[in-house]
Amino acid sequence: MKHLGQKIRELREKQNLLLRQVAAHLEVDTALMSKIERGDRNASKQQVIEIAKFLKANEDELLTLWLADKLENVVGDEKDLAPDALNILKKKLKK
Amino acid sequence: MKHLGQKIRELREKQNLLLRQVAAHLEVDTALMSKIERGDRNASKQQVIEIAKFLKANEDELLTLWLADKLENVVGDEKDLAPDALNILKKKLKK
DNA sequence: CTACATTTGACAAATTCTGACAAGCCAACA
DNA sequence: TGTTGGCTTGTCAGAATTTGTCAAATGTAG
Repeated sequence: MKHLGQKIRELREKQNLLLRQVAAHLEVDTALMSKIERGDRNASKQQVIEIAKFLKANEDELLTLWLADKLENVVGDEKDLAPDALNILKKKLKK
Repeated sequence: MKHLGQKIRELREKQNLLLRQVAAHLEVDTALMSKIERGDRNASKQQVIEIAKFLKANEDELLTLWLADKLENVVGDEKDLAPDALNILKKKLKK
């Protein structure tokens, strides 16, 4: 399963855009954009929204990947506990 | 659905223990313990383990609630995106 | 070799987290 | 009513983490 950065990179390369160009639109350093695509850093929500706009991608799809990445970070090492915890959370969300 | 703090409070009250006593075992301020039970603050993993020991509770059960709480914090407002994000994560964890 | 895109590591600034302390609230009861 | 005891709340300083930048390194096509 892809993380957000991989998805962004795909979209960017399909459109023959440079990291630098996307970074410019977000008004951040190219280095940061590189880290985001490689999954070294999380983007902020606002950055994801801007990226979606610039790459003409579905905003909700990218935001969902963005949220999944953040959740994955929280799970961290606790892969044993995670499935149950996820189910608990899922139930909570239904209400 | 209960959060970790509520579960802890239940266990503690069933055994007629005071906040102060649990806090002493963790070597933290009673105020902090109060916040943990009320869900104002997250406990650390180590604290949860100590609490489970002291209250003779199932460690994994408490840790699962602890992880669920942390995941819920990350979801925050994004309740619309959360179900899809949760599914993505669930798939990732299978591998 | 040069030029250009990307990656990496180190860093300061900003932000968030942690636990303590002190004051406050409330119920039980002398 | 006043006091005691348990819990709660607000605030704060220090610790830890996150954020974005810069400079240097790496990779790569011509």
